[in-house]
Amino acid sequence: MAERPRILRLKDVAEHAGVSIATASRSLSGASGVSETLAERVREVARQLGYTANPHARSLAAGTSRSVGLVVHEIGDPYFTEIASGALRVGAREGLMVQICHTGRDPRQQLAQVRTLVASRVGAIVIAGSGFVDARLQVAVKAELQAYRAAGGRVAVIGRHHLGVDAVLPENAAGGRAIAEHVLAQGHRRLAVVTGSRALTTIADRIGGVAAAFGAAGLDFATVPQVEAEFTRAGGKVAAQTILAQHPDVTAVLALNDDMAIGILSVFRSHGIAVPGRISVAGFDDVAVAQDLAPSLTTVRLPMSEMGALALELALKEPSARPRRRVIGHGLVVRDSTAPPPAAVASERP
Amino acid sequence: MAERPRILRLKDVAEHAGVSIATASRSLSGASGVSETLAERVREVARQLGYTANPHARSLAAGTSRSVGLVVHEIGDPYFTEIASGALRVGAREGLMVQICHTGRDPRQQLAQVRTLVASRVGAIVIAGSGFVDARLQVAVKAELQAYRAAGGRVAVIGRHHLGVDAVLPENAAGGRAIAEHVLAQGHRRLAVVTGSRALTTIADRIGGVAAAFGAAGLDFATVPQVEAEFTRAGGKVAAQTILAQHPDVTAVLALNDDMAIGILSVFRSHGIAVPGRISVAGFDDVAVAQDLAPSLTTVRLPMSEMGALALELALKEPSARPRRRVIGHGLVVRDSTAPPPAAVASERP
DNA sequence: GTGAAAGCGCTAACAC
DNA sequence: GTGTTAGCGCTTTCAC
Repeated sequence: MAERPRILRLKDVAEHAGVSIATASRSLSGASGVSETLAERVREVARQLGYTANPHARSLAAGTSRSVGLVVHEIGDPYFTEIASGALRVGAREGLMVQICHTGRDPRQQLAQVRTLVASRVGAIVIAGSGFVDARLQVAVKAELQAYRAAGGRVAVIGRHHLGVDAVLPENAAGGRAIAEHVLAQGHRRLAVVTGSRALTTIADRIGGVAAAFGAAGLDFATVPQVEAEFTRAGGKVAAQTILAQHPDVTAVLALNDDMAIGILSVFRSHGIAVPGRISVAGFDDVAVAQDLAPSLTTVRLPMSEMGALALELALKEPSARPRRRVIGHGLVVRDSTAPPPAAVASERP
Repeated sequence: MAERPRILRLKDVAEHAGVSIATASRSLSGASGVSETLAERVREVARQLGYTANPHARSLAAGTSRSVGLVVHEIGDPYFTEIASGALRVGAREGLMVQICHTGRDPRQQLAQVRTLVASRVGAIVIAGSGFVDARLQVAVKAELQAYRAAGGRVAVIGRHHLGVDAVLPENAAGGRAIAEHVLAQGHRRLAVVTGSRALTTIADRIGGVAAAFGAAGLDFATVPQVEAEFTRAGGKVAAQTILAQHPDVTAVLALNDDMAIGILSVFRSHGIAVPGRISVAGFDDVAVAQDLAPSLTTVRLPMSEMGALALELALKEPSARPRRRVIGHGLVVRDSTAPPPAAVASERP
């Protein structure tokens, strides 16, 4: 009768190698206190057997795990996909498992995810999703993270949060200003800004940058229509329809992320609206496809992958007395989707 | 002196609620055997305290965890991103944590990831990455999964593997045939096929379908140039350069995934080559951006998100005596990137 | 340098 | 219904 196969335990390896389970443990975890020859023999046995340690038992016993948490708003969003790939790269390099959690931009979900991560004793937590403008939305998360850090956990965030931890700070405001100055310099005066929820610091900062450009140019930003929708391609499509219906005379649309810009381009194309002939469109982030669209997208470049990598590296470093800040420069990438507005006569209402 | 904050344990909750730790455990895990009033009181205490159970301890004790594993080749690849989003949706619905692992299309990595997942006693494993044509590359994985299943684990795969488990099977061959028939019907006779590694069943099947279309049309597929590169946008760009250099007279390019097609379109655009005016380009998968490109991409639609959801659902079901198979239909999506070839005179070599 | 044994925080028999 | 207790598989003192 065939033996019911079972998942190997450290004990099995120890027995096969003829050593105690303590020695086996030390050999496999690379701890000192075992002669190198013995350790290598044990490792060879483990390899032969195809043994992999149970990470749960391991982290229960050790009180810490070889994994880190990455909290994003939306995995399908290319912004987060690229951040995740950077973090994953660092994780792989350090032999860490990266547990990706998503919140759907819901503060309650964020708290739940952070709690799960804390409870599972991950070695570090990187919060990649934007912070919320209203600090009160994150008090619970902040408390949770403080306890976690007090217990030895490490935390880093990407973007402006009210969390008092190491942060990777993309130049959202400066980028917003740069893209707005670009279209303003091209002569556009009737713009629309397409945004996601203003409750997020990322979006608030980008809007602030756009407003600053208007102020610097002596223009009144208050007159610029702001269309808010989901911060996704689908949201961009909805916003484009709104603009067409309510602000048909705009000559440039500033979308606060590339995903929305892609949705806007799509709607404009299906309506036969020439970009940039009749309306210019700009994005933000410079996701990979931005350069492959037609027209290719003028946008603000943020090195997402490096941001993800840097955030995890910060989190893995020894904690410092005061929170570290790493400002990430932006780059204006002018492509084909923006151009000077059509001559005044061309923009008459029908 | 401030008490050093510590992470809460079940014992803390039990003490606060004035019950035994067993009762607390039962209350929180929703097990029967506790009066509803008491259970609710315990839950309320846990909520007040902000307690979250340590999943490691939980799965070590229970021998199974509330998490499942998803093995993909590449997270940055939109094909897998969409599959993951489907699986994540099901996971969230079932209260499961989805651990995403990536292999970079390396069979050794795949084995390592599966081992980690097995060792951590995930409740189910979904292998979303394509299988390998050479069954020997997966014997180790197969053995690992058999032991896992014998120990009660559940497995499902997406695509053709040699693993003998429940499978979600996209119609890769039929899709390849459909897209090839489409361009053939448009009158194209000088085609090129752009592929990723033929060691993958997904790619081999798609090529097989294309070959079948040629056979059915009485044409010789052996004369069609096949350009192999990385199965990514960057690979597509490389392939496009190759085609331009070595097969300048082709009138249609069949890329075996959309990501490559996007890279090809990008190179053609920068070379001023009209699509579909001079060369038609088709993709495969119908990723979200395919419709937003210009020209919008003719492709074969596969419902990736549903495939991911379905695969996890299969894995979560009670095991059946023989492997289940769920064939996923494809759809030909004709958009703007394909059209009849230019008149013969227009395709003369320079 | 190696082994024995005490937990890590929880679940699941098993008693009451 | 509720409490007691023996592990789950591992790491880590502590002896030897």
